[in-house]
Formats: sequence, structure tokens, C-alpha cells
Amino acid sequence: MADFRRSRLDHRPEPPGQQRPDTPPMTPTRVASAPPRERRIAHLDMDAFFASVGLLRYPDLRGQPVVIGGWASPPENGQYARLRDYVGRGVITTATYEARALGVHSAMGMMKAARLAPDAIVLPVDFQAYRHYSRLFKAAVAVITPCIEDRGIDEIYLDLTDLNDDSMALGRALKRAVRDATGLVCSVGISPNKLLSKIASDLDKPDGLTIIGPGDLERRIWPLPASKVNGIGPKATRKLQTLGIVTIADLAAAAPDLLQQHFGLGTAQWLLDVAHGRDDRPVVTESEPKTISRETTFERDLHARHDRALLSQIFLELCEHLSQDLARKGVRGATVGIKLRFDDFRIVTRDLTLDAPVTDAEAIHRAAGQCLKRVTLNRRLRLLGVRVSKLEPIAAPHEPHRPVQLELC
DNA sequence: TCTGGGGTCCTAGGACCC
DNA sequence: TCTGGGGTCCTAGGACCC
Repeated sequence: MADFRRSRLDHRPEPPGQQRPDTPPMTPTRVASAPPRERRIAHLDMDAFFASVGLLRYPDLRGQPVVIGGWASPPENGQYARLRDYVGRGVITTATYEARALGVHSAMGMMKAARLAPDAIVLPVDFQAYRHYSRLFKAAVAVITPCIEDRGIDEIYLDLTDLNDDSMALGRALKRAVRDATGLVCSVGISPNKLLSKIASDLDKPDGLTIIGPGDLERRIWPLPASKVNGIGPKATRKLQTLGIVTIADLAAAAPDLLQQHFGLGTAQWLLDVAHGRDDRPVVTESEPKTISRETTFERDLHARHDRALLSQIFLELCEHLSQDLARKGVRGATVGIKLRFDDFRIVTRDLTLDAPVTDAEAIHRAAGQCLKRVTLNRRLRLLGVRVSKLEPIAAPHEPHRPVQLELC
């Protein structure tokens, strides 16, 4: 919900309930003399990305229920691991549509998924392959428009405003470019803003192309559950339900006072805006990482004293990996933090800001150790994480550091 | 034998400075 | 000695997303 809310407040200071004239928003780079065109934003989402990449490598699995999960060794002589044989704490990262038909979905625990689909095949995660295909599909799309906002490994926003073809033709061209470059299928939504395009790309998955134009809001968006809005998560959904608000139409019709009473002024205003399909956020093509972290969930819960040696070793390895990550990205950071998850799933974090930014594992380990001392360890630990924030580039000697400029389309 | 790992942003209190 | 407001930074926690 966060970044969405901020940009909304930046652009739209009106109090809730006040109607805004229906003018198309100006994009920041547009010259004032040209009459602004209505924005045209696409959201492109790869279908079942990890699983589909897996199927490129093991095409004989096509049409079968397949899940990608943390465990599983690579198949040997055509022998695939089955979900029913899984033991551990992993979760499903992606399921093919055949597996989804059995009730399995991403973020579901593998043990639970095994009860629903014991015969489903498990492939190990292969981030190297995902990154490869991610680069391929983004490069293919960049030939059509360079104005791309990266939203992770498998999805992007595009600003199509300055292109001349009609939306249907552009959508087809995008899908063809992705398929030609990767052999993979994606879904595309096109509308005047990111909010609606994100919802639209999900409406006809897989292999969908959905265009939301004038008049489609009431017909296609309003009947959907409010939870389809990017930023309305499980907590907000439950809270809305207690107010009798289930669909986006319910939200659009909700009394501003009621929303403000339960969500505060800012969020109430945002909820009404999204329900009416309003969103001015630009497509942002450049950004710098703010934090880099490493964390791990243990195979079994560890005791601070009895498992001290093992914990120390894992702690050190996390710091070493983190240091390598910083070096690879050419950054250092002044704030070092830790994250613990106890066996009851309670999360505790501690931060320490140093006088000078660090990169080396030893300095990170020392600072993180200070943080660790400030936590009472009276329960077994499930997870340990280390992170570095307040990042800055490690400037080359002859190249002074310049502040990062956000590039908007 | 529920519940990963890597991120972003917001809130809110306290310290500290002007 | 008391009262205040604004701004920034730090820290901890939480919601949410892919």
C-alpha cells in the first residue's frame, strides 16, 4: 500500500469525498505547450513464470501439475521428485495451472500442498534461469518502448502514451515479442493508469490481453473483490469486510466518513480514489536499492544456548553472503540490522547506525552482533536475518558520487 | 508436519537542534 | 524557569508485494 499512498498524496491533496475534475493527468516530462494526451499504461505479467521456465527445460512435463519449491534435487534420468515425498518447511513459489486446479497456490506450505496434490512434480528453484529469462523478456519489450518500470523478476509497467498504434495492436505486439524472445506466455493489461492495468492483466490469465477503456470501470472492475486492488492486502480486506465492503463497487459507494473513521484520512482518501479508478503514479524507469538483506529459516528451531555453535556459524555465513552482495552491487551501507523470527512466529528487529558505511563481512558481523545483544532470547529461533541499509554507491576514486536521479516517463 | 526470501513504504515515539 | 513549534534522524514494528 505504501508507495501507492505516498504518490497519491503527493499528487492529490484534496480532502476525501471531493470530486476532482475529470482531466487527464499530466506526466512530469510533458511540455506545457502540447495538449496532454490521455495516458496509456500497460502492465505485463509473465504467466506462472518460474514453473513455465522450468517447463522450457523439461518439456515432457507440459500439461502436468508441477510446482516449484525450495527443496528437490534436479531430475535424474527422467525421475522427478513428487510432492508427496517432501519433508521440510519450504513453500510453493509457483504452481502450473494444472497444479492450481488441484488447489495448490504460491506461498502455500509444501507439506500442505502435498496433501492436496501428492502426485504433483516438484522442480527445484533455479534463480539463474529466471534471471536469464527475465532479462530476455524485458529486452524484447524494450524494443517496443524503453519506458519500462521494473516490478520484480516477472512483471513490468510500460508507458505507451507516446506510441501511435492502437492498444490492441500494441498489446499483441508485446505478447508476440515476449513469446518470440523466450517461448513464454504473458498477460497484458492496458488502461489509463497502473492501478487499472495491474487489475486488467489478471482478468484473463493465462495468455490474456485486456484493455480497460472509458465505461469499463463499472462493468469490469467494480464487480471484483476489493482485495484485487494492489495494496489492499489480507488485513485491510478483513477490516473492509467487517464494514460490509466486499467488492470494489461497495468501496466506491462507501461513506467517506466511515472509511476515515476506520482507516484514517490518508488511507480513506486512497481507498476512494482506487475504487473510482484514479491513479496518477508515473512509470518510474530508474531506482536504486535501499536495503540489501540475507535471511534463512532453519531446518529446525534453534536454541540460543544449546545450538550456539550452529547459530554462530549461520550468522557469520549470512554476514559473508551479505558482504558479497554489497560488493556485487557496488554499494555500502551505514545501518546494519538483524531480524529474528521466534518459534511462535513473532518477529523482532534491531538496527544500528554506524559513523561510517561498511561493506566487509567483519564489520557487518560486529555491528550485527551488537544488535543481537539487545534481544532477549527466551524462545527458540526459527529464522535469522541480517541487512544493510542507508546504502550509497562505492564511488570510484576519480568519479565523485552524484545523487541518484529518478527518471520518469 | 502449516507458514520462504528479498524487498518497499508508512507510522510513531524519542532524541536533538534551532 | 517554563512553554512552544518545526525539522531531522534513529529505531522498531507492521502491512504489503513479488
